[in-house]
Amino acid sequence: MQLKGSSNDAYLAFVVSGMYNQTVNERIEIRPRSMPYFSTNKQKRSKVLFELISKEGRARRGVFQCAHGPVQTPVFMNVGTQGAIKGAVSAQDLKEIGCQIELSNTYHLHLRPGDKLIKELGGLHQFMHWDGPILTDSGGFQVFSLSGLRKISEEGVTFSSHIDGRRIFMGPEESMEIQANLGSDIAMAFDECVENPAPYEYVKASCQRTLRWLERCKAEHSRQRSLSAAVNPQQMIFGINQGGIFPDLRIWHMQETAKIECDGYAIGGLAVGEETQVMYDIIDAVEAYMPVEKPRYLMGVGTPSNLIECVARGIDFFDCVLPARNARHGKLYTWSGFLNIKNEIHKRDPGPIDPQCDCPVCRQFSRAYLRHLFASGEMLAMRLAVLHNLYFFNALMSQMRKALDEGRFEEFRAEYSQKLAGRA
RNA sequence: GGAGGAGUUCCCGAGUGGCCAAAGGGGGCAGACUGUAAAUCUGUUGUCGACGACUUCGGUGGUUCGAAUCCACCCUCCUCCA
Repeated sequence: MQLKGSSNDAYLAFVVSGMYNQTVNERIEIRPRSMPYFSTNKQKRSKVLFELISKEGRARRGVFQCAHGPVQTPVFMNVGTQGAIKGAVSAQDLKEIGCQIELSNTYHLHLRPGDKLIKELGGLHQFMHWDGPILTDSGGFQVFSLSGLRKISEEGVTFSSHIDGRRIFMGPEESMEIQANLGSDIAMAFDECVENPAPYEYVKASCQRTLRWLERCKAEHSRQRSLSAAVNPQQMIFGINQGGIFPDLRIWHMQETAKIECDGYAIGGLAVGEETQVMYDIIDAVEAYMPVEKPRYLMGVGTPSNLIECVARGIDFFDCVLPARNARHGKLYTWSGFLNIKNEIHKRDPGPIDPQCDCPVCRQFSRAYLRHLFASGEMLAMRLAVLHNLYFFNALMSQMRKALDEGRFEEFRAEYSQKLAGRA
């Protein structure tokens, strides 16, 4: 197991070796509920949850304790919406590509196979055979992405299922109950991810409603956690900041959200159409109002240079479908930019995707072979491409953590922020 | 040897006198994608000194103001009969 700059991720190697030693018959929770990772004592717990190890400028290096293990931050969460990373990547593969924490989706898993079924089968960890931390998104993004299929009210959102058209209702309570059934380590509050641009008055009213929803989420979250049948009694909850591209709304909403005690706080509703600089400006505005002692999660972001720029702005958690989706479409990331492996230029190239990459794909396969697999429509093409891209994103974060540990993050940022935005 | 059918741009295949550089599909080439309704979507695919010009629909010649489309001959392929 080789992780670029993995000296600070020794625990990963440990987890991976444990994973390899597992046999099919041992398909059980690796960390039983009876052996919590941290103390359940409430006071003690709130202190140890997020440890800020160091800072460089606004960039933060930390460790976040989840029920299924620690997460070294800043971190990129690998997205497996329906309990699987698209592109035929299993939880076992995630270990090999350096994934620390996986993200799945409330709305999608509720629709299929159903959260109650997953609870019946022992929770999402057991279901997908992933023993590391899981964050579940609340369905708030689907309020945005399925805009043609839903109706919002104070109570919640009525969706027309994108699968069969049947009407389903999801409000704060429903979302929290589903996430409790899934048993994720981190549950996200149910919010409305507002499109950009949207009228000021609409965004304001939406933010006020999202605040009311957060109160309801908190209440239901506590209730679910205390149930004797709770899948994960240590599940945490993150609140979400909204406010479109209006700094004053963003700041006001962040201040109000921070008043509601959560285990972490997220910035949502960005990278949904606005200019990149606008996104950075919003983060600059909001960051100052985010509790220092809690992890910050920038939802749905982003490109490699976005990640570097946002770590520089004090963000700890990220997630994005981009590396996986782009991989499936042939766009691969390298330490000198990106390339489209389907392009003719790679037709007879015997070299790896990226000579600087230690991933299993770069160690074994040529660009020419990858291009051939894409041209032939082989599913191995997607699998290898996704493995590479996710490895790259995880390695990028690992490199940033290393740079932070060594006090040379700004140096790293100067070298790579622009470089990674360009073509290989 | 006789009878019938067919040859269209990289491939398959529409088109049977002007609105045809020629539908559609495939393939090729390129682009997009940011809490995943995405193995999706978009553009492009004769040449050039490019809002125009030139060359193209098996070949040659002809009819016509005008031909991928009509006529003659030739070439190639397919089917059936000897």
